[in-house]
Amino acid sequence: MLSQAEENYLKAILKLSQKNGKSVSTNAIAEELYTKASSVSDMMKKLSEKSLIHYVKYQGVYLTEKGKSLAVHIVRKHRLWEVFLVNHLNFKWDEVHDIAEQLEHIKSLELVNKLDAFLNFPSFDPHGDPIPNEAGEFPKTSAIPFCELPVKSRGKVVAVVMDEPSFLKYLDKLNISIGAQVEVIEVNEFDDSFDVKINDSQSHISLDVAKNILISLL
Amino acid sequence: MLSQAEENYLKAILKLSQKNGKSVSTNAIAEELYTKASSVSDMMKKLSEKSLIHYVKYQGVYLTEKGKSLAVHIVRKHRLWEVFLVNHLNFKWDEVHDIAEQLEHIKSLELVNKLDAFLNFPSFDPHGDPIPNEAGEFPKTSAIPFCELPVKSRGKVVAVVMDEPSFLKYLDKLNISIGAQVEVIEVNEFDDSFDVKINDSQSHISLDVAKNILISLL
DNA sequence: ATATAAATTTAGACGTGGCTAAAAATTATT
DNA sequence: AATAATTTTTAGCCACGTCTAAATTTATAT
Repeated sequence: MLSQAEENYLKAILKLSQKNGKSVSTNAIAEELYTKASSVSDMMKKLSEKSLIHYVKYQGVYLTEKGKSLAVHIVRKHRLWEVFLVNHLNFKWDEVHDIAEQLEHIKSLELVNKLDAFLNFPSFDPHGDPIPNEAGEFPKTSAIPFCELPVKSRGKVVAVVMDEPSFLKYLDKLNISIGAQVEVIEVNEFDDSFDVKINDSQSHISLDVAKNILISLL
Repeated sequence: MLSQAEENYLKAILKLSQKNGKSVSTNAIAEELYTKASSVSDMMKKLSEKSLIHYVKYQGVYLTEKGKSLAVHIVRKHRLWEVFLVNHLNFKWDEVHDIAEQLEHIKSLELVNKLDAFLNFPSFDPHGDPIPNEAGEFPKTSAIPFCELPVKSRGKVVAVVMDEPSFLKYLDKLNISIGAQVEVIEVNEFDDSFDVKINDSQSHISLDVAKNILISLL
């Protein structure tokens, strides 16, 4: 049985290895978990002994099949609970992260699968992030960052990359939500900002914002 | 912020003081939590420093107002989650205890109250146990143990006292559920058992079972 | 009332998961 | 290739929550 700390480390390693390359550095994990590199080193030994990661001193780590499967299952739980919180308990999409961080550690396979069924086997969470199924498979999506959407082509918002509440609230203000129709009207080279259309009304977003919104072409 | 261990101690003290007298002994707590008296002593010091219990060495403990309020809130969470698990996720009443033991430690006032609203502010959990409201007040009920139901008077099952899965499954076998109509036909003095009617069909239960079923007179 | 039994507390230990400071290995720089 | 800078690990410490064994207090019985 894994402790919450161990689970959080696995999740962090999965997240970092999905973003960057396969091998994850001690420092990167420490930063992700707001802890110290020395603490990470200690934990790497333990996870390695449990065959959840491959660990070579000074060379970074990556998940074993077993470790990856466990990490994916934690992500699954996190995202399913987020769907529950937003769709059934009327939380806003910027309010659910911390609660889901707690709920993801509840241990009961039965519970996860019954929750999944109750929610109608959703494929994406309220932020558009893919929810792995019971077998650990992610739904596949073809999405590009908003900032790479060609001028004049239309797209649909399918996901956001960050889930910081402040960013999500800002998107609310801009009327940008999952499913919104968007189009780039013009790129402003001098400050890397975009003139855009959100659901037919004109707006303006910065590169930083555009980078964190995923679009599917229409 | 309380740890899960601290919360479990508060809950145990509340439970024991509701059952027996006000002051709860170290040994009783140890037994309730399947731990050792020495561990309890250590924890009593800590809870006492936090003003959650009144503690005089060798004299037992009882909850302060603050401690009681926290303990009641944990019970509230536990029972609300049980309602969710049974009514919405289709768990059986004998399957929910261990999961609710985990869920009761999720920290978010907002979550509890939204869950409460989602469930329509239930007054009793699937075992018939009263659910305190947000203010910590329990719904009042007048129920008596089945074994004290006078012969020939009819009653309705409103709660069970134990929630061990084996006991609950046995009740399922006997067709005894919350709301069932019951009547004592005859008391068998020699083995303290009862000939009873459950929803109009005749049955037979032991004193041990009868003690753990609460009845409201019709 | 005093000896014995039972309950409770203290002392000292352990595992987990965190920290700081120092040492060691790796990577970058000149 | 040698030195400097960075990254990572080790060593030693701390708080939490648990335990066993020993000491202490309270309750019980003769």
